[in-house]
Order: sequence, then C-alpha cells, then structure tokens
Amino acid sequence: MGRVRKGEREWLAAYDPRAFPPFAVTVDMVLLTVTEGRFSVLLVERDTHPFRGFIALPGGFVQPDEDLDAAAVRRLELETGVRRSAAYVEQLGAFGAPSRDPRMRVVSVAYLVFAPDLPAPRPGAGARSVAWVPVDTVQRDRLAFDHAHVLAAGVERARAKLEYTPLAAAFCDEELTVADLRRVYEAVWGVALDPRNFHRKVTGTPGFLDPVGRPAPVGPEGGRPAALYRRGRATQLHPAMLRPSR
Amino acid sequence: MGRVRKGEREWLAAYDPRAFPPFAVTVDMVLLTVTEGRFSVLLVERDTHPFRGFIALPGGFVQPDEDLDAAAVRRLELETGVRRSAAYVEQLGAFGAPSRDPRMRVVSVAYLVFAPDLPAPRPGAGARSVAWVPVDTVQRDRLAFDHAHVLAAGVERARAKLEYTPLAAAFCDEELTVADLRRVYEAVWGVALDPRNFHRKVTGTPGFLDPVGRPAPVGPEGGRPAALYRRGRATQLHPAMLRPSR
DNA sequence: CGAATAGTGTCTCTCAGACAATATTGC
DNA sequence: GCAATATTGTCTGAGAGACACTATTCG
Repeated sequence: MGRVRKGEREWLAAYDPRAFPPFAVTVDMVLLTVTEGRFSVLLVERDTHPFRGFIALPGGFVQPDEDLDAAAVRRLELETGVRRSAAYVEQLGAFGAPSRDPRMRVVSVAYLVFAPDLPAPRPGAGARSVAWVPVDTVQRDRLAFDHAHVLAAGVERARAKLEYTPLAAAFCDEELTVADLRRVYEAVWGVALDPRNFHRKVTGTPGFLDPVGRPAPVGPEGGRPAALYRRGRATQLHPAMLRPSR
Repeated sequence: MGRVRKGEREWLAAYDPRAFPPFAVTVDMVLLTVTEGRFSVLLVERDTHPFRGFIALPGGFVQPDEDLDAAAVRRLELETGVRRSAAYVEQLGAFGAPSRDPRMRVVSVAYLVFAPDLPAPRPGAGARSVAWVPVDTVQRDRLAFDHAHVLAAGVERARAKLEYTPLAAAFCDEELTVADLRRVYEAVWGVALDPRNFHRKVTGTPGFLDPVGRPAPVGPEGGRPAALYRRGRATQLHPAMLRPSR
C-alpha cells in the first residue's frame, strides 16, 4: 500500500489489518447524456443477485490497488465504450448507509459523467440489458439499492453545474453550434430558452465557445447554416448562466 | 445488514463476503470557523502511528453499523463538543488513493463543517494537541495522509458555498449583526467588502436574515448599535453574493 | 417567393459597485 | 463636539429578458 516513512517499519510489522471493520467499496456511475432531445441516464437491468430484475446504475467493485477515479473510468469504458477524453467525469459523493446492500457493508462512491449522444451500448457482465432512459420517466421504485437517491443527487448536481460552468458542451460533439448547446440547456433544465438571448449570452462570454470559422451543414428543416464552435478553455462562467424561474 | 427481499434468502446463505476486496472506511472532518478574524481549520497533532507527530484533520474509523453521516457527527461532538444543530455539516467527498494510508487500503469520506467561534477544544484519543489554525498558515508538508488535498478541497468548497447559499451565518452565533456576517465573508474570501453595499445586499435578499427587532450591545469601539438578526429560511441566494475579482 | 433557422440591435429593468449623506452611540 | 460604527440614498454601468429586425439557406 502506501509509502512507509523511516522508523515505522517495525511498528507496521506488528500491525493487524483485521482490527478494522471491513467494508466493500464500489463505484456507481450516473452517466448522463442528451439524446433525441431528452435528458437521459444510462441504466442496466440486473441479471444477478441482489436486486435481480431491478434496474440500476452501472457500477462495480473497486479493486484492491485501484484508485477510485480509475475504477470509475474503467467501468465507463467497459460499459459504454466512452473514452475518458470524450466525456466529463467528476465524483458525486459517497453513499454508505449500513442497509444499502443486503450482502454486507458497502460504501459506494458515485461518479457523475456527462457524455455526448452515443449509440445505445451493449450489455456487460451482470446486466440483462442496458438503455438510455429519460430522467423524468425513470421508475424510482424499480431502482436497486439506494440508486434513486444517487440518481437524484446526480441530476440536481448536473443542473446546477450548467449554471456556472461551460460543461453543457460536454454533452455535445467536439464541434457544435449554438443551437446544439441551447438544446442541451433546454433538455437538462426542462425549460424553453430564447434563442436570441441565448446566442448573445454564450458568444459574449469569453472562454465559453471558440469559433471554428466554418458553418455547420444545414439541418433537415432548412434555414441559415449555423457557425461551428468548439469548447473554450474557461472552467467557470462569469457571469453565470441563470436558470429561469428561480 | 440490509433488508432481504423475498426469494433471496437461500442465495444469501451461500454468499461469502470475503470474495470482495476488504477496505477500511474512515471519516475525516474539515472543521472550519472564523476566530479572531481568521478563517481557521481544526487540526490535531497525531500521537500514534502512522504519521505520529504530523498534524491531521480530526477523524476516525467508521463502525460496522454506523451511517457515514452519523460517524461524522459523532466525531464532531467527540472532538469539539459542537452539537450538530449548532453547525452546518455536509459531505465533501471520498478520498481513496491506494497509497494514502501505509497500513492498508483506506477510503476516507471527508466532511465539511462550518462552526461558530468556539473555545479551543481539548485533545481527544490519539491526539497530542488540537488547535484552530488559520488556513493560510497551515504547513501543508506537515499534514498527514492526503489531508493537504482534502483541506484544499474543503476550503475551496466553503468559499464557493458562501457565494450562492446563506451559510456564512453558520459561522456566527444564533443572533448576529450584519457586520458579524460581513466579517465572515471578509475572512473566508480574504477580501475587504464595502460595508454599505454589503448591508443593502444582505438585508435586501429575502430569506437571508430575519430581524430580531432588538439592537446588539455596543462594541468596544463605540458607534451606533447594530440591529440583531437570525438566519433566514432561504437555502440558496438569488441573486448570488458575488466574490470580487473574478 | 415563403418557411425556417441564424444572428444583431434596441429597450427596459434589476442589480452591483462607488461613494455622499444621515443616524446613533461612547467619550 | 468628535470618533466610530450603522444605515440609507443616489448615481452609473453591466447584464438579463422581451422582442423587432436582418441574414441566409431550402424548396
């Protein structure tokens, strides 16, 4: 495990790890995207006990020498094929009520992931099926463990993050239009935004979007082609993007 | 541990918990206050291995049937005598690098606590001494484990929380003046704020402060007595309190 | 041309920051 | 009165929301 400092070797030799109460540690992923205009979460149907037949957030046990973040990224790539670089990943928090897993004492470290629109992934080990489910249609009483609670925390955190960070672009492809970005805000917040004020706001906030200098192909509805942008280098939005009705 | 649903009893009987990699789980507290005008954190000097003689955040192992939040509150009351109701407590996150503890694999769940100005607490078990240390004078290379990292995350979270929540009042006594609150912002953010604009802002934000209708005793410097307030019921600030120079 | 989408300009209102002026205390 | 702190008022500039208007595409 860790580095041992001078003078501690003898003491460590006499140390018994079993003196500490044993826990299992898992990572669970709140993996969010916007697909077909819906703010959606990746859910699996469990094929093994406990909670067999229930739906759940993808996740699994952390290995003995594996960093928590690394375990999350490994699961992400394993279950969805999403590479870390193509998504935004941050820790959501630890969930560790004593009764959350019937098997034994488990602490789950939840991760929040923003991914661009992807083809539906194929089921991995322990899962019967896997699908993107719009967050407002999730049947909370069919969720395994305390995943309804974890999901609610992730959704609320995501909504708040869009206010003061430029992370909405993490739901889009590398090259995006202002309308792409606006549709992310509208899906995540569940509101309609004025396209004109939105345009002025995001193009006027330094570091939010960098122009590519090339127009996007015209969409199925026709209309003037939109300019393409890439994510800027800002990490915070100043001033913040305000969520209506608060 | 958890509730067992119908049809899972037989399967559980055959289940072997040792199949999962064992972890220890601890809670560590980033316990913050404002004392003598300084934004300060509670640190202990360790009297036991590992990191004997180093300074550390107060914390300890989570018991087998103890909820994470309950473990944090227990430690809080044990080490400082602060009651949960007198302080604000929220989870900061999980820290679990494989090398963070030389004894074994440990995941620490860190908690952030805002406490009002208190008399210096007495040392508890495993600690040689305990003291409030101004956060800008902490010697980071003398901190045990990854506590420099945890502390930095807590301090940054605290600074951000003051922007969009009324939690600055959690650093004050139950009855406080506008100047008390301003001194909290000034200490935590390390800036000087205009007393006049600050007054207009906090008294004009609904739910931030409720007037008590009684003046505070006059301070040592004289001057007009300030009105007393209590914390309002708002949980978010709209519009936010803006940190200067961003 | 009309329909649809993209993007700009203008007006108003709110609010933050600067700072003058007034109010209330102790000495 | 004088010093110190509290509280109110006034001005200005930035920015959000409402919405008219112009630009560019397809059919």
